[in-house]
Amino acid sequence: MVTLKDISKETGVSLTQVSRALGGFSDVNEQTRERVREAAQRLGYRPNSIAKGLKTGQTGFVAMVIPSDIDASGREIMFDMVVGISQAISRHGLKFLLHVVDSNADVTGAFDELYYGGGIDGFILTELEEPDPRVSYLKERKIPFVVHGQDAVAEHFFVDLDNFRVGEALAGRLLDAGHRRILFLNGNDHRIYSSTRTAGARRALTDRGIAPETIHVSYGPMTRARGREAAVEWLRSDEPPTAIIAGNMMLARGVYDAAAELGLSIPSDLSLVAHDDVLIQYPAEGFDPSLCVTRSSLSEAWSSLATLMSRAIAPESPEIEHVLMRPELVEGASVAEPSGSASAR
Amino acid sequence: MVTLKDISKETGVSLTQVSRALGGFSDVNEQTRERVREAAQRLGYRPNSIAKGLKTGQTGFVAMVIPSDIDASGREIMFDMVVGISQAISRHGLKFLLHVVDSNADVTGAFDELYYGGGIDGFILTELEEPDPRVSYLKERKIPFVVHGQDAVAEHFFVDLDNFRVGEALAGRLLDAGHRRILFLNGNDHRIYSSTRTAGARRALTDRGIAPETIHVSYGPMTRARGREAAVEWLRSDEPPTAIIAGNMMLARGVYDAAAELGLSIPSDLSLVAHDDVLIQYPAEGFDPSLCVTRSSLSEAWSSLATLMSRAIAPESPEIEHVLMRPELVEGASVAEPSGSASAR
DNA sequence: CTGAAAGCGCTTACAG
DNA sequence: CTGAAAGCGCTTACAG
Repeated sequence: MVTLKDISKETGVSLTQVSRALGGFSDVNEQTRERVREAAQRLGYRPNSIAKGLKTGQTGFVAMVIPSDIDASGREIMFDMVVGISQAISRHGLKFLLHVVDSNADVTGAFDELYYGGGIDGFILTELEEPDPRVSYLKERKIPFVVHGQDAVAEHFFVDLDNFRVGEALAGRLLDAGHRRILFLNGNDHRIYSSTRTAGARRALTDRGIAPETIHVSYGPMTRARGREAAVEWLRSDEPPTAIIAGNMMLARGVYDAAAELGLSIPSDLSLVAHDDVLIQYPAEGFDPSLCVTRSSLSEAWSSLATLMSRAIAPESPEIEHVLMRPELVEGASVAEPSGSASAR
Repeated sequence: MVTLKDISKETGVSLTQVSRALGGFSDVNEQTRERVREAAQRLGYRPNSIAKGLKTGQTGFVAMVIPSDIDASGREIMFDMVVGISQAISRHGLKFLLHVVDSNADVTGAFDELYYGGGIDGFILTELEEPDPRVSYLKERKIPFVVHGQDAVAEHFFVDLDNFRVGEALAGRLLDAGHRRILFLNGNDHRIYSSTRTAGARRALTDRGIAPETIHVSYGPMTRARGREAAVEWLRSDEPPTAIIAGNMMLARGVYDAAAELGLSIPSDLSLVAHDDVLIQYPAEGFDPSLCVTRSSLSEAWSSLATLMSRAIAPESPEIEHVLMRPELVEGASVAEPSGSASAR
């Protein structure tokens, strides 16, 4: 293992100057810096982040703590999250650590252990609930953390999709096309983003002076299976919806399945809009007819998350920052006017 | 942050003795040790593993490096692996780090960075290919690593299921029931475990003096969808199999789907055996009729992996160890004699 | 059984 | 622009 001392010996430059030369400090003679750099390169020097961590209190490790007992639908999305976050974190020169605990109850204990004893600089929280005990725990102890998602107070670093706008835009798109019986396949009801999207959809209604019952909101897991089942159930009811809002691309897939099953064609018999997180496995391109969506890339969200994280762990307890990502409305061929008694209730 | 120095001041015991008392060394007066322990507890002391790491060269961090471009079927299993491994590692007092790189090519670079500069003690490798460049890379540099799975040479720490026995036992079970037209739904053909299982099945044949064509091996992803499709295809062919071997529970599910679709009943029309990794999402209990399986818990494999890892990173470059897990044959109601011309070719 | 001392590899005031 | 020195929190010979 090559150390600064080795480079110092090799070049005859003092340890102090070697450190400063490599650290990019301005008060080093350019010639000295070059000699040091060359030697570092030649010897294959790699800075020891452990030693640096001991001295500065910053190791560059950030962690995410998850319980092992996540349900099946959570698992599917969780891996994508982990991969996306890990990549984004690496690109910011930090290192990402995934730590699994046996149950939800052990999460806060793991925070303590990793932060005070494990050289972890800060934590990433996702899938926030309200109220979330993790948030208050970390806040009390002034342990740096960044959240994907938000809660009502949100006095902390967070990145989130503007879910209100998502609900508003998707509902608005259908209402403006003339639909007055709409089914909204939303996420689980204890998730904050679900209620925020519902609120956005409600706003679209009140802005247009349309009755609240126009949109029926159904909460549940955002899977293809549920999309199909819920769509079939409602489309077979006495007053079937003329349009559906799907919370993500998996639900939208399920709705296409249901339409095929019931012999309904999109958009003439049924209009559909959805939100697209731009996940590789569920590309928007796969839909025929093309799907009208609000779009916001999750991987961009991870990138923002990493940026905020590097700010959050800065030594001089920094100003809290937020990023609210605005979805883009992308037109598609999946929306038409309601057939028949279109504009009627 | 509470340090040994604080405890030393609090108790009047020297720093050296405080360290030794907490470290569990025998040459410390029991009374002294108690006083130190009590103070540590009271002050909320947490050993700083960064400092310890700098001194001893051991941080207790072990890492797994994965490329971000894993395919869909790989993702599904990968998350379970990560969770299982992470848990097992934690239970051994080590800390697990998942590091994602953009492509396969970056994996070895990440090894260097994490080992020489990042305070990582060792690596976990899974999903081995043959030959696997990661193995030679780590071996050359004498970087500690432990493998789940094995290759032909295997001059390194590894844990693996005895896949030869799996193939042998499953094929043997069906052959002994009288089946002579067997379809083996195996894993991807570039995986070592797939070919090892095939070899085991071949051995079952030769041991009984039965012709090799008796078992047809089909390679592919081990998903429910493929299980269904492949089973339907073969069951509809001119000479349909009277029994099927499924490489895992997902494939077995698919075969049950296929049987239901074709109106075949298990075991009277079709016998089925499978290998069960004891994954929570794919429980063996869900099958009706109950499934005859070879069983070996993956979580036990992770536990062994963690044990080996703690040995592999020991300072005095230790003896290489292997664990080959023996599957258990669990009977079920999914196997019967072939109907009609049972014992004929 | 105990404690003073050196040192892991780095950073950073401080004094030239 | 440069270098000697202290110190981050721990471990571990070494000498009592």
